[in-house]
Amino acid sequence: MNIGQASQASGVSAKMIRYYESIGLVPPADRSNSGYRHYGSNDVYRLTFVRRARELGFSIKSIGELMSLWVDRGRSRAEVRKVALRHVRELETQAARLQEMIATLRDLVNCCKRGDRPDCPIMTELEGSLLANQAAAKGSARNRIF
Amino acid sequence: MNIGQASQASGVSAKMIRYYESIGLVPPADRSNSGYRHYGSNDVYRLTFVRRARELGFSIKSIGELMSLWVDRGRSRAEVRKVALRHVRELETQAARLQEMIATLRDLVNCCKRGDRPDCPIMTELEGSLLANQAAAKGSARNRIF
DNA sequence: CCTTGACCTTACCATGATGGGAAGGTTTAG
DNA sequence: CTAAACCTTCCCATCATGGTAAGGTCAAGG
Repeated sequence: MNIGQASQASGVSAKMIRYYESIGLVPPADRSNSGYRHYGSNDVYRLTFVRRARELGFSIKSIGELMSLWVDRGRSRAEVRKVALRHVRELETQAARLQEMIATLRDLVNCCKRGDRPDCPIMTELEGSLLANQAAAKGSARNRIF
Repeated sequence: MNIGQASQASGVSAKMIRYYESIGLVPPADRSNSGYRHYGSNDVYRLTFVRRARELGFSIKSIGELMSLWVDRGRSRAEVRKVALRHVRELETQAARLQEMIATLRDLVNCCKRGDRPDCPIMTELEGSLLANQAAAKGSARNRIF
């Protein structure tokens, strides 16, 4: 199986397969005489595992940890659980932060909607500054983005 | 006020202040004869706004939109609200995805904990593949990360 | 046998937002 | 006058991914 087929089968782009190999996340693929990479079903399993773990938000480093734990059968279960739990905690922190941002923004937007203020409270703290310096900004920055 | 003071006052690192200027998110600062950047309280307000918006998860591009809307007073309120609402929706999508990942991972971890399976279900789909190819991986990748 | 198109290879560049550091100029306090 | 603390620009690194270019290979059809 060439890299294209392996990519389709695993759902990992060919680009990423080569990248994962280059950083040592997956072992180097066998090569044909002409240098084409060859993959078997084991390789596809592994790539699929990597993809799923990425979809679950594991960093490549964590996935590497999981896969090397796998090698060492004796320690694996408890340690795998440890890595997974650590990741769950990270995700939960992230989720809490997100919820906080959403709540704050919702408040601001509702304030803005009710119209009980002359200026949009989302912007209030900028008042006076942008207008004052607007002229200076015209075309003078090196790489404008808008 | 030099960049160091402006950094402290706004909570934006000096590095980032220069970066924001280079991409045109904030107008170029006045310079002293020797080339030092000078900041006033308006600049500090603006930088503080940028920092808060970043803390709320706005991308720099969105912050740019918000700030350029600000210039055009007539349109601002409705459009600012639109940008903010769009961002809220993005955050909510992200949060939902996060919750899904957390739930999936929690299931796997609980499975693993109960011990009602010989192998850790987190890893089951890798079974057979890593062990088979482990030998090939030894020291052959260009830049190993673990 | 040759061409064509689909595939593969490596190598380089880009993203977004940030940090790090080097090499050199400036300012301020002692 | 000197030392420390500050500033400047420039380059490099991160993380995971995509793009592109220049060139090699393979299979099918004329």
